[in-house]
Amino acid sequence: MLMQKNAAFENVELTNEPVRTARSLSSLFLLSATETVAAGKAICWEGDSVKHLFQVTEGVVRLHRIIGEGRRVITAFLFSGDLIGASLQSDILFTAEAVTECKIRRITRKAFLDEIARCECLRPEYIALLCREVAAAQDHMVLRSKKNAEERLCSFILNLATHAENDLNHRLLRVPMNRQDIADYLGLTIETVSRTITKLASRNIVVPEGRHALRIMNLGRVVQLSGNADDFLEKTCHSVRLH
Amino acid sequence: MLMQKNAAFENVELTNEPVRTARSLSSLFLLSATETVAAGKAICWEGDSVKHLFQVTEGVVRLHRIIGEGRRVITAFLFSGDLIGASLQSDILFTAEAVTECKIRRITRKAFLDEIARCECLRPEYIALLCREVAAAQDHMVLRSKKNAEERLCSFILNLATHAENDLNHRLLRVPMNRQDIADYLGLTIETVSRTITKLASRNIVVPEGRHALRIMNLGRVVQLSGNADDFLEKTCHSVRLH
DNA sequence: CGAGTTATTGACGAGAGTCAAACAACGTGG
DNA sequence: CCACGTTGTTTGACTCTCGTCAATAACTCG
Repeated sequence: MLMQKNAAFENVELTNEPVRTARSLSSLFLLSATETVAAGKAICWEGDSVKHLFQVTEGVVRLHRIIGEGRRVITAFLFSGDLIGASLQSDILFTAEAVTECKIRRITRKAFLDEIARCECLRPEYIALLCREVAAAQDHMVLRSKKNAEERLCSFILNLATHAENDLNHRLLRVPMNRQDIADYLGLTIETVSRTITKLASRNIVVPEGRHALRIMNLGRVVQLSGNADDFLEKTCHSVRLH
Repeated sequence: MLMQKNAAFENVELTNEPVRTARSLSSLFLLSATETVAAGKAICWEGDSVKHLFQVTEGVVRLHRIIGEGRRVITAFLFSGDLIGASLQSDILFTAEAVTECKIRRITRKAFLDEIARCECLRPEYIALLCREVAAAQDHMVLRSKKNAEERLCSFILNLATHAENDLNHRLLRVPMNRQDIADYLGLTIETVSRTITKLASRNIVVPEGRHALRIMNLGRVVQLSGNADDFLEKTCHSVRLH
C-alpha cells in the first residue's frame, strides 16, 4: 500500500483532545496527522496487503476495480467521514483514488483491530458499519441489474444530494466526479450518461450547470424516476433515520 | 418474521455436546432444534424486524428482493453452513425462501449478539463473515454491471461448482434452482439463460442433463469465459483457501 | 398417461454500446 | 487577457446484445 509521491505529509491538525478510551471509530484517527492527496492520485492499490485504514476527512474518493482489459468498475464513492478498508481481511480489493483534492488520516490495521478488540464501545459501531456496507453493496447490485439508464442516473443524483445538504438549499448540486466516473459507477458508458442528462434537461428535471454541477429543477420527478420512490418517500416522510 | 405453516418443527438432532463457550458461530445453533422447510416455502420476509438468525444445515436457500412491479432480484444463494441475517441491523432486507427442501436452525438475534459480545473468540469469525459478505456483494455488483450473459452464466457455474465438490468429480454439477432463479440471480431473463446454455452446449463446454444438472465438458473454458480467469487460476493453483 | 408447469426456440424490437466527429471547458504560456 | 492546445463532453449514425412476446417442446407429478 503505497502513498503517491506528492501526498504532502502535513503535520497539522493534530487534535490534543486526550483519547483515553476512544468513544467512536472516528476518534481513532484523530491522533494521526492529516495527509493531503491531490485530485486523481491514488491512496491505496488493489492487491496490496491491508496495512492501513484511512478516513476521508475532506473531499471525495472513488474505489474501483479493473476487470478484464480496461473495464473499470467503481464500487463506491466515499465522502467526508467515511472509512477506507474497514471491511477488508487480507488484501485490498479495490484501488482508492482521490476524485477531488482530499484530506485523509490513516492508522495501521493492527492498531485499528487492537482498539476494536480492547474497547467494548467501538464494536457495535464497527459492526454497524460493516452491515451498512453490505446493505449499500446490495442496493447497488439491484440498481445495476434491474434499472435502466434514467433510473440509475436519478438514483445517483439522489445519493449525491444526501451528501451535500448545504448546496441543496439553492437546488444546485455539486458533482465532483467526471462523466467517466459516473458511467463506471452506474455500469453505463460515458455517452449514455451524457445522453440521459440531456434528456432529463430537456424535460426540465435537472439542468447541467457547467461540468460539475446540476440544478435540480424538480426533485419530486427525480425521486419518481429513480425507481426507489416507495423507499424514498417512506424514509423521508417518516424521518426514519436508518443506520 | 414468520415461519410458514408447513415447516414441521422436528425435535430431532439436538446435539448433546456441551456448549460451554461456543468456539464457532455454527456451534451457537447446535442447541436449537432442526426445522424442515419444504421447497419453495419462505423462511423469513423482507420488512420484518430481525428477531431470529438462521443457519442452513441442509439444502439451498435464495434471498431476494422485489423492486417495482414484479421485478425480482436474487441477491444470494445460501448453502449448507451459511447464516441468514447475520448482516442485518433492524429490518430484513430480503425474503429468504427454500429452493430445495431445507433443514435450518434458528436462534434469536438477542442470543446471537449476546454471545458475540460475551465470547472473545466468536468476534473474529463474525467480523470475517461480514467482510466476506461485503466482498461477495461487490463481486456480484461487478458481475452485473460489466459482464455479458455468457460471462455471467460461467461465473455462476463456477460458483455452484465450489459448493458441490462431491459431484464435481464425475463432472456432473447439480443445479438445484430453476431457470427463473438463475435469471433473477444473474440479472438476465429466463430466455437469455436458456439460450446461453444452449450456446455453451453447442460448443461442448457444458451440456445440460435434465433440468437440474450440467455436465462440465471443459472446465478450463468455463473459467476463461467467466471473465475471472486471472483471479480463479491464481486462487485455485496456489490452493489458497479463502473464507 | 395427461394436465400443468417449466424450459427452449424463434421472430422482432428497444435500449444501450461503439465508433467517430463536433463542440465546450479548462489551463497554460505568450 | 487572449490564442492555443488539451482534455472532457455532447451529439449523431450505426450495431449488437439482450428483452419481449408468442409458439412449441420437455419435464414433473398426481
